[in-house]
Amino acid sequence: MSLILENINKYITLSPEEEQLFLSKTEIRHYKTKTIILNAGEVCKHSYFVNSGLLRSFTINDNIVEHILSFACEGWWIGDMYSLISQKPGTLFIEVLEDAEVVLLSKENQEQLYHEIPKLERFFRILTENSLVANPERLMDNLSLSAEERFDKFCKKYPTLIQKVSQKQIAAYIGVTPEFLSKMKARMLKK
Amino acid sequence: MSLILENINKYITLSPEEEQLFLSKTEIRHYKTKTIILNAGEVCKHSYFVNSGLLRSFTINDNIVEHILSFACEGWWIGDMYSLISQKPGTLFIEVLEDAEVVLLSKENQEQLYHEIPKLERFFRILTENSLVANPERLMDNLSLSAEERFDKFCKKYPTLIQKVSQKQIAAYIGVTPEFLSKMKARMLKK
DNA sequence: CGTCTATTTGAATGTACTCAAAAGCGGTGG
DNA sequence: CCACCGCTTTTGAGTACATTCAAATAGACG
Repeated sequence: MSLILENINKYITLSPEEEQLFLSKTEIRHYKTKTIILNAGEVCKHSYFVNSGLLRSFTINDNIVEHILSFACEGWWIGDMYSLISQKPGTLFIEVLEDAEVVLLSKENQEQLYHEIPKLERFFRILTENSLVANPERLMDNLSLSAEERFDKFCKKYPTLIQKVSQKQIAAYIGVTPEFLSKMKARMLKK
Repeated sequence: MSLILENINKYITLSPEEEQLFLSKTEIRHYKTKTIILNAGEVCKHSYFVNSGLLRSFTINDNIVEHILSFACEGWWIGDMYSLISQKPGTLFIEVLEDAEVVLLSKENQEQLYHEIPKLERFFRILTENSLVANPERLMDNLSLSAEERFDKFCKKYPTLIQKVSQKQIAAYIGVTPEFLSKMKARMLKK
């Protein structure tokens, strides 16, 4: 079965017909590494579900420094929630870090599906709630933990990502410079 | 009309009967300054809507430092979304900073209301989406802005709060020590 | 193989914190 | 009503954490 249906069936149960209807509203695309699939300033029109490969969402500030909001590998959703919900230009870039197969679900199709398969409201509500929970936790971590503790936490929380993601990207996620992360790792090894 | 109905009617339209039904499921309580209405480790059973006064939600880390997730004054909702959704013990404290009148809506009553007045699903979905938008923005601000910029942004975003909230609380919100915020303000005045 | 980017290392700098002490301010009780 | 207590705010000196800039090294990819 497709990965996205497995993902949905963790939370709700779809009949074979509903599964087909759902899939018919999605589109599969293949992207090469370094492709920007959403630019800051654009309106986000899709939710993206990653079948394979690796994506990231990030912002660029006035000093041209990148900060990563989230990574998404196999089985993860990604998008610019603000822009997707409000249909206004967003602030996030979404970029492919590793050749990826992605399932696209447009906002319109998602709304249609809510009418055709009301159960899906429940599924997407749970998704929304999950990120609603994750965000404040990360915010509080950034306020109260040292760089070293944030790095530790990242390693424990996303062991699979450490293998795939470059150190520079991890630095942009935990909020330090790549140079500092390098020194910090060296220091931590000595212990 | 009550403040909470005004708040709801910004997004959806309730009939007088629905309004009465809604209110009948809520409870009004008065709290004195310094009351802790939710402790970390407890399960959050209510959403709180502030009619008057001032509340804050915050965490305490291992070094006994407080970090504020949100303030809530007149017309704002507050709660521990994680705990409320999962019904597991949460990490947030909710405290009264200024004598307050608060409307309590229990999770059970909220669920019941979803069945009795389906429109309310829409209202609470919008509330949820709003915080879903606000959280990543603040996270990215904390990663990419200096303390001075974060303070500036806080002042511009919440002009009414600056009057009411002590400097110590603002420091705990933007993520600096009270001493540093004091020095920073002095420095900023010189310009 | 050469080029481009990521990583490491070092020195100098800056931002924010800690600790300590003094000054200000608000509320409470006598 | 005012004196005192507790808490907030200010100020200063010393320190720690993280950044910047620069240069060398290592890896990845066509």
